[in-house]
Amino acid sequence: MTKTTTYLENLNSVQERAVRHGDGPLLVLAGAGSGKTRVLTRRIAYLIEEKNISPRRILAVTFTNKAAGEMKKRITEMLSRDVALPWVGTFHSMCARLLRIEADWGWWTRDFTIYDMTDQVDLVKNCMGRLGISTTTFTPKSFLGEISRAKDILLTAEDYASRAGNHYEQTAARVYAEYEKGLRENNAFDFDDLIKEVVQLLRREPELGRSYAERFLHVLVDEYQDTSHAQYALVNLLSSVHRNICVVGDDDQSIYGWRGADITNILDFEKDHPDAVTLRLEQNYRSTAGILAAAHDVVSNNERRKEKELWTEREEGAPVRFTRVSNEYQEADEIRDLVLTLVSKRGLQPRDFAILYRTHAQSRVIEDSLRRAGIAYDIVGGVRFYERSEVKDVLAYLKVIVNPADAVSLRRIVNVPPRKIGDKTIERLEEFALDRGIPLYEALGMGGEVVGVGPAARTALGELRGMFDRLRRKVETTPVNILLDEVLDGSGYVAWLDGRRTEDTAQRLANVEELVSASSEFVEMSGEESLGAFLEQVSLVADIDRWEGEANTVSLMTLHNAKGLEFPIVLIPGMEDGLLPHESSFEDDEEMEEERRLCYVGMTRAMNQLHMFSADTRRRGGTTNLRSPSRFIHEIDESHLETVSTAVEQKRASRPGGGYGMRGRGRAGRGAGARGGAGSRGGAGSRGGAGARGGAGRSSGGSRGVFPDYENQSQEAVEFGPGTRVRHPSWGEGVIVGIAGHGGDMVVTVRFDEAGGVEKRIMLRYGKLTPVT
DNA sequence: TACATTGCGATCCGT
DNA sequence: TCGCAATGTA
Repeated sequence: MTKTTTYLENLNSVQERAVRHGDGPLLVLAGAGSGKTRVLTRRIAYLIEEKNISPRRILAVTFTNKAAGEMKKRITEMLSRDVALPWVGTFHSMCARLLRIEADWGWWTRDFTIYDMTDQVDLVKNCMGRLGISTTTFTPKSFLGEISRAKDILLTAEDYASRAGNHYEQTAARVYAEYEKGLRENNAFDFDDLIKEVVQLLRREPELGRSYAERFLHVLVDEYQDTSHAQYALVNLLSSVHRNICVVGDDDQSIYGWRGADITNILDFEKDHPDAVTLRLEQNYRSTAGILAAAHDVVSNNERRKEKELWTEREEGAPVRFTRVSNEYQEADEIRDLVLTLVSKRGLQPRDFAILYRTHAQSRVIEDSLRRAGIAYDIVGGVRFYERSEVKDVLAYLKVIVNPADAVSLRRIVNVPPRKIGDKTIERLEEFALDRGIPLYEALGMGGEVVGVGPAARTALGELRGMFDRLRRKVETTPVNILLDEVLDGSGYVAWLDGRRTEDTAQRLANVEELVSASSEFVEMSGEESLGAFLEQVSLVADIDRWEGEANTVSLMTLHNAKGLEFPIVLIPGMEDGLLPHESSFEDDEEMEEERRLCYVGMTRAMNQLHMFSADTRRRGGTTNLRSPSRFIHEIDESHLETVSTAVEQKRASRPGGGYGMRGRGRAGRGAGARGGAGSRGGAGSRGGAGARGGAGRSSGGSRGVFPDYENQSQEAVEFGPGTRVRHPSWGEGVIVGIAGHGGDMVVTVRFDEAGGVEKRIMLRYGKLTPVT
């Protein structure tokens, strides 16, 4: 029984009690860095090994897919025999799975599509059009917010309508009803629906609900402080028979109120479950005593919290360092200098640093500064890869193949590339489909019967329909990556993209190629070849899921994305009133408390050093605003804080501009060239992965670039240009023949001799190219 | 139907 | 400052 010691090993007494807790509700209040993930995984292993509970009767819900993956990995390592794994996933992935399994019970089929924000906006716009509601007086986004909030608290369109008071709400109610109708017609769910629909299904079909509740002997929920009301209802439903519900969380780290999370869930757990056992994990294993005390100074100003005080056996450590600078450029330079100094003098690695900010917009200036210094960095989030317009276009083709009812996706690509099917044609076709009560997809082949559709359009429609029918016949038998190639070929999408001579063509092609490799990677990694599975994965990945965290790079991300992570050195720029706390929270005490918790989350990510920065002026949009240091800084006791103020007039040397650096060049290029196409978003990239490599070369036209030297983490950059030999993990060795773009968005064309001389365009930021020395 | 120009609006966090 | 949507024109 060596395994018994494995999962009880190195646990403190409270952790052990949590792991060995028997039956009944359990609330684990787990402070930052108190080992809650460890408790959860050990407990699951304990239940399986010691209590002989079948893994399939355990359900564990995590906040991100990444966390789910890690949990599965750790559980596997702990189990002695080769047993199945419990059901571990996010609320959204779990619900999507359940809805596919139980598709026979509802109006949807197992091939349903999941709509992201862009799709939702498209659909709402369409609904508003149908209802004759102008999109200028009320924006589609505001209605979506309203609908989303309603769904989070399980209000159907009818429920919502019955409560609608003013004109705005009454209009929203009409849109909501139409939107729901649209989702059904399209065989689609939005994110909120995934949860709401499962709750409704399990309530509507009591025997089905009962069978799930019977099945799950144990339900465990991580990050319980960030669950919505709908998720709360779901958890209660699934644990209603055996009542073995174990929730883990920290009310001080509830930061998703704006997304429907209800902190009451965790605050009232003991009220909901009077027989609940509550355990407090208060020993912190992460941060120095000084950092912990400073973080506590801040969060203890909140009214609405369960009092707790973390403690640590660690040393006091360095005080929190607060640096006040004059503007964001100086801030970026301070950050750069700090990294450079600590790397060269203290032997720290780039991977030891995290830069955590309130808003994505802050990353640009910092990126520029790091890139120019040759510091390798990796940015999480921003403009998301799967939301780039060319990627969405290609995905829309795939979605239609799987789910032809998906009119939102169909509409998106019906004339992309242009095939002489104009707005008027589509409008008539939609009307026709609506009249006949048939899906838009069906109508594609019936152009001849639609009045006002000319012969050219009719032929084009027929051909499109023919292509989809052909691809649909192959969908069951063809792996997704092969199918994707056929789509790109058959639709003429790549040819069209390639033929356009706009400035960002190369980048767009590179993104499409990246999608192709993502699909191959998916097939390789998961062993799953179905298109539906790929699309589901793509729909539900979060930015942070794509972050590998293994490359030796400085990590840049929002404070929200940093939840659950830790770094030896944490830097928080933008500690200013208006930014953190964000100005939108000034009027509302609850929101202000959430900002404070967000600050607390950021601070408690730090293991050894915490550096905070504020700028006296910051440019936002076109105007420069005066800023003062965050009120949260003032809440930190002086004994834990060391304030540094850099002289206002020094160090302005590296402001971008003058054609050096990506901002300057980008502007010049855009002005001279053609207009960026619809949905084009240059600039900061999205993807996790090995991260942004390469910087703008100094010569004009971007004919040269630099690879930061990762291995030696020195600032020595490896320069490259046409003729440089490089290596790619899948294409082998090759030679650079062309360079386009600039900065992190630089795209190089490489001729791969090992792959028979094929030329590929590869984006540097994806980090797959390494110089051959 | 496709493309260019102009003007407006937004910029907080994200499954 | 920028991107995008609504307009106007070939």
